Amino acid sequence: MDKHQVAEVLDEVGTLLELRGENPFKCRAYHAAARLLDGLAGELQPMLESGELARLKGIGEALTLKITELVKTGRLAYYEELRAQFPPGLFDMLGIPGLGPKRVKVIYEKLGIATIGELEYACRENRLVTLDGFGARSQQKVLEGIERIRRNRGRFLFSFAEAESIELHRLIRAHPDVLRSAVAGSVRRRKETTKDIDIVVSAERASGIMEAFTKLPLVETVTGHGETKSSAVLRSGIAADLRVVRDAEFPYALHHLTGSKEHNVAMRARAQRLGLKMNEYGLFRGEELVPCKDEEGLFAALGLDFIPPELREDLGEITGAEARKLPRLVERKDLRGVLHVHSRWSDGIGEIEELARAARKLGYEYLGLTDHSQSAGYANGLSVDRVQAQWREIEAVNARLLTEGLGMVILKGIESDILRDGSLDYPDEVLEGFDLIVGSVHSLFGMPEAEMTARIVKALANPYLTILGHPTGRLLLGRDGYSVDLLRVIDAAAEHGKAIELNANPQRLDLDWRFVRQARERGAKIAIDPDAHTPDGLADVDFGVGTARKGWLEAGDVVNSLNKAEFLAWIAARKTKR
DNA sequence: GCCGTTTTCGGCCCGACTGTTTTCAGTCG
Repeated sequence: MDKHQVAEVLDEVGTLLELRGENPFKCRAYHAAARLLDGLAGELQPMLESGELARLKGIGEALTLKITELVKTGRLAYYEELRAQFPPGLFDMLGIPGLGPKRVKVIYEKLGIATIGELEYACRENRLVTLDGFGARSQQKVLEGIERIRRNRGRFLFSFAEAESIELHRLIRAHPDVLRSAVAGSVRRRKETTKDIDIVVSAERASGIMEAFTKLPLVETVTGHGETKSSAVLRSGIAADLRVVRDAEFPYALHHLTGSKEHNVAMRARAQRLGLKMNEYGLFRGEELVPCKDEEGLFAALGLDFIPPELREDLGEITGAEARKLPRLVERKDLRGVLHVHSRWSDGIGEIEELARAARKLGYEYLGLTDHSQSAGYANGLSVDRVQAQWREIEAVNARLLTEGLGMVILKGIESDILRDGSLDYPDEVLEGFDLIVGSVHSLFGMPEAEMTARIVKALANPYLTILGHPTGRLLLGRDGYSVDLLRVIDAAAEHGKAIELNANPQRLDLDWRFVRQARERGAKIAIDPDAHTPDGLADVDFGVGTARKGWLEAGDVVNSLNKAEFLAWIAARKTKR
């Protein structure tokens, strides 16, 4: 069993213990261990043998034994014993807002309900209200929750949530009582998907702002309405929370509501070690407030460098900030080139020249045009003849741009299918003619992991390939990526000096940021690519930059932060290896 | 279940809101 499978089992053990009503700190220990393993670099087996794993904070004697059992045998007797006590449908029920382990347990034990379907039926039959602690309101909320899960599984793409949060923030900020305000939560942290929007506001009086929020035309239903916190579901279907605090409390509240929860827990534990207490209203020594005028001041008061929101996942950022060793995160303006762009030659809708001018307007110096290769019949992929025709057009456009002194050059690229056996989609003499080759898997997604990994590793070893495109093929909220051993892929990319794509399309954001960080640590370069199919699509790069920052990348880790001359030299260096 | 420069036992982050209750448990972030 690999670490992710082990983590999944431990996480479920934690949840099962919650259902059983065990000591919450014991449950937390399992969840924490699962998270720890998920974020681990390297394999479990050697770390177990060397004792390295047992030395990790949060892994003690009991967990070491259980992890060992899982790695060695692929099973865990303790887990199976627990799982036999509860039907699997209870896990789905935990996804309904308002239902936690305690109430799910009651529903199961008193009514014998074990699936969401049965629960829905029971609500309609008015049976939930018979339980202690449940009433008509709870029953109605459960029904609404089930409906919401059915509608959209309760999560939204970052691109959607960001746009909604900007609009909502604009409306709230316009209220005359608002002093300071910000979008917080997972949107501020630039998570790839998000459940809701969090907005935090400071004001001397909260009531007027609360009232105005709940009456916004954008708001469909108000799900909570307190003195300082209100919740609503917007017409677009996404939920939003508004929190109002006094102005002196704003930095603490902004930090608190930005999260992540795990980051906050670790920060409060740090405060406690320093003899302080931290909550959303302040940082306190005894009764006395430690004044901070902004988030920078708050981090400084805890002996830390400022931690950019993207890094706040409790994955080492606090230790990094303490040691003054956080990376200087890449920004959009660091990027000099835009790669992986489709034109009307395959399945895009822009002319080559139009795309080049749009890219220049966004500040880029070079554009890697990469239409689909000949196997991609579905996307009007380029035959060898059409490749050569396209090269002639690129040369003509480049000549025009040069005369104009526009400072933009188009590179002759291709998005070549990686075929079943790991080879690229043209004979070598054609591949030789490209400046840039993005290799992507577009077929046979169902391959077993070992085969898929070998297929991709072989493509990375091909001297003609420049960049591995969307390395898992996932579609967020749509389809899981194909099975592939990403660490082996990353190592192969590092070994052959190839870049791995961070596909910036908001539905992909593939490579995932957790692995972006692994790539950086293992010495593989990243290319932040829009995979644009229209001139407007070039702007998707912004989403990729957010994900890159979440993966701790600096400009130096990103190949398209090289200027034109440097990038051409990087490409040329790859060619000489042929 | 984990952890320890006060501790090997007794802590473990903290508060708002809801719904159902007469004082609070459960959920959520």
